Amino acid sequence: MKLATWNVNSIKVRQEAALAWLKQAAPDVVVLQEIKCQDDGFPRAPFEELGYNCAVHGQKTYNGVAILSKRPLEDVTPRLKGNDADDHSRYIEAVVPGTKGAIRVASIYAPNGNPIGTEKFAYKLAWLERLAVHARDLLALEEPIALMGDYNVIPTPDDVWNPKAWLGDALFQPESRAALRKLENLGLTDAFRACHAETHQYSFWDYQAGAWQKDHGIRIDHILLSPQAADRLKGSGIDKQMRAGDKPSDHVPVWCEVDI
DNA sequence: ATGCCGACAGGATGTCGA
Repeated sequence: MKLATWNVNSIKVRQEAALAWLKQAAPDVVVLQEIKCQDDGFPRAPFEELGYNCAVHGQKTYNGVAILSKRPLEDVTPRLKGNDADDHSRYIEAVVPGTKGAIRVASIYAPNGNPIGTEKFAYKLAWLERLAVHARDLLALEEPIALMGDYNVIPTPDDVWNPKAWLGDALFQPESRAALRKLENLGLTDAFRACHAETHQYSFWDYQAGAWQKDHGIRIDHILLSPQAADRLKGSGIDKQMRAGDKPSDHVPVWCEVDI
């Protein structure tokens, strides 16, 4: 089963690029972030015509996540538990049956958190802690699980073009990196890193300052697998060429193949 | 240098992203 994650930065603007990519890459499941539309504004029809079921947890203007799957979507659960007052649409989870069992997948859009030292940064850390609490509960099920999305965290200095340029940024703060590391220490595996030893492989390039042309990128979109999913990991990659297409998102798809 | 670019809402330009 091929799984993928992609922060599309508006599904309305990215609709044609997304459809073209789905035809070419043909993932069984893709989780989307920053769809930037409400549930009833998601352009379901063209994706359903390609054979994808759609589970959408949208929001006007900001955020918004979705799961598209060629297989049935079961037990669809929007929202991340732990704070009922949090009205940002940043999490949706579902179970996808495969040919050798099922896998639980989540679309994650963690907060940016900039600038540091503000409520936004505190919200980011609190959100990632809520995710850790939920992940611990999920891991206790001892099932194949893939927590995929835009974590807005650069894991290590090897995942950024120039670490010094990001020292004051919320994405590269020690507390942010520790929050991601905590998830990994719970037993989750970074699928891309598990498959690739080479450093400086990125999933995001800013629109500004010619970042793409200069390869000034960062790796912040991650697929975290439970042990039962990591045992079945067959490969992973980053569809970097999507950043060079027409009207690109600033993020590109990250994928993995699991034998499920 | 806190802008460079892009999306959004709304109807000018401020907010947000990373």
